[in-house]
Amino acid sequence: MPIHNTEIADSFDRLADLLEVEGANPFRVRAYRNAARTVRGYGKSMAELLAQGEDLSELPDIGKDLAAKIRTFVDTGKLPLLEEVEARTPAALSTLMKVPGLGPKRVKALYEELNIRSVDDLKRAARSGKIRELAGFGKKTEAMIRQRLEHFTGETPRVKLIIAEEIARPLVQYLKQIEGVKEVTVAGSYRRRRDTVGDLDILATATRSSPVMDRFVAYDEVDEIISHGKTRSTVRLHSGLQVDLRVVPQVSYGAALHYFTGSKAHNIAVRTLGVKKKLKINEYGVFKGDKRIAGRTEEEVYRKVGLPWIEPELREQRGELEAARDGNLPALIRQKDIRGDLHCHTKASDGHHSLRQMAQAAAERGYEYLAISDHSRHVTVANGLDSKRLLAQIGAIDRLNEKLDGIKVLKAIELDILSDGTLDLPDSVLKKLDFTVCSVHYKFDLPRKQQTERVLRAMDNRYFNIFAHPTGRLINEREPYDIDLEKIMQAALERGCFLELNAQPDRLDLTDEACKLAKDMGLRVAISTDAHSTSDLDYMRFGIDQARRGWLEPKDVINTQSLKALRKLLDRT
DNA sequence: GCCGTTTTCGGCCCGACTGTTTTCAGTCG
Repeated sequence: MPIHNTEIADSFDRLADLLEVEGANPFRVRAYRNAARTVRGYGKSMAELLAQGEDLSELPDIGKDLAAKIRTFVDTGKLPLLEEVEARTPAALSTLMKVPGLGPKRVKALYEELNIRSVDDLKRAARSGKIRELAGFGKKTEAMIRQRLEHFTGETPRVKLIIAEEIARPLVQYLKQIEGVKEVTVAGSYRRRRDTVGDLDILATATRSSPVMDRFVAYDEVDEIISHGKTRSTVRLHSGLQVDLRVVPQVSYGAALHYFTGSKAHNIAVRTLGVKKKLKINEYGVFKGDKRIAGRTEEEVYRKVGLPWIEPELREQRGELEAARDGNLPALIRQKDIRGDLHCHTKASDGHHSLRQMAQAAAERGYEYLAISDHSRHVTVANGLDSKRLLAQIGAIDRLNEKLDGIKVLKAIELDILSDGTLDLPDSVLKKLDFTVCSVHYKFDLPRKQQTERVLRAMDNRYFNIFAHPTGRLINEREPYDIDLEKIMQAALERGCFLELNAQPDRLDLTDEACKLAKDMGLRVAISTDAHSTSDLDYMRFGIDQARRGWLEPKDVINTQSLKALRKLLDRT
């Protein structure tokens, strides 16, 4: 089994946790965490890079030592240092570190003083009242641990962006109505438009902060007040989502927005640039000595470290600072660049609206074209079309196009890729279409090699155009199937096929990282909503979000092209 | 453990809140 990047990253993170408990040099600990982030977020697999003879120490935050450790891990499946550390420090202490309120020092004390080496040990100790007797602990800390353990599952749940929006919207409205409040902005990973968010980070400006805080913690949906300070408070809502509110004066808005938007790694890097220029950057501004020299806007903050403003979606410490320094920031795609949607369904299969209704809805959104791509026959649960029904639909689209003005309906199909790599309908029918959208709906559990070859074989058919939702993941519900995306991308590039970024908020498949990989390889993608109703067409914005996180520009996306140019791109014959 | 238009050694972001403390350590983001 090839080693996945996540396995390497998880091991580095666990190692960092245990070293931290052992009291290792904090900067060494951070080095492991930084490396974990680089590996986790890298589009290509470390195993693949090594096989290609690449020097991993060229990657950011990976030096000679960690490059060697990754090589050992890939070759042997083992990280000897981790095994060494686990021999003297229980591995589960890394889990205990994830209990909110417990960090390395407390975990170390609990382990050394009370021999607590698991979550169950901790629960028992918290109930028995032993924890309060430890130096540095007390009654309140013990009660806090007991309470946090009730909700503790071992991993921090992340909610889908669309759900976070539903939770944030009324809360922002509520905060805006508080007297003295000027701006309310949801920052954090929400503003960076990550596909999921772990919490909501809300920034507000106000003349006086205390009254805002008092109203915030009194919000109807608050389940637990975790902290309640003058300028910062944290609560957990009934939905389980944690919300931080930070209030700053208006002159600090830009600096605070930058700080609260993150990512943490990006912030640290920007602050480090400041240090080199003898500047101190915090959430109140940019300071030269005691004097604030910037902070009202984010632009000011970046300018003081010699950089142009960087779009929030790029702030992941994935090379955006270097690109900004060198004047190479991408001109990210925007919703208005999209000229049409290339994947949607009608009542003919499992959609809710008719051909005409879908076409009208697309026209209302200013599109020049809309492709109808109902399911093919193999997807029986979705009432997939056989050849006869597809031919009938083709006729219906031709007749509709004669009546429509300003928008062109394209004839397509979401064609099932069967497990042996053949396509679900004969070429004699497919050739009557404008193009095909091909996807996997069954046999998700094939081994990586087989799954990859299945799609490669399908791609050999000249009527294969766009590979839809390429990993099949459903966020928080279904893991992606095992497939070599890089190989698929390379094959698509060679054959003139494209990959879809499916904009359904449950899918967002390709991921941001995969989009970046495609871009780096020179492969363009289609951003499509897979709409099953007219209102689903609005999911396009979620696709745009992820495309932007993947550094995509209009030229990297095929449905920013005119109909004429698009037809040319989709013609393989 | 990483990194270098000051450095191959000596740095490594910065502040708020809480609880247990008589001035600060731990945690978090």
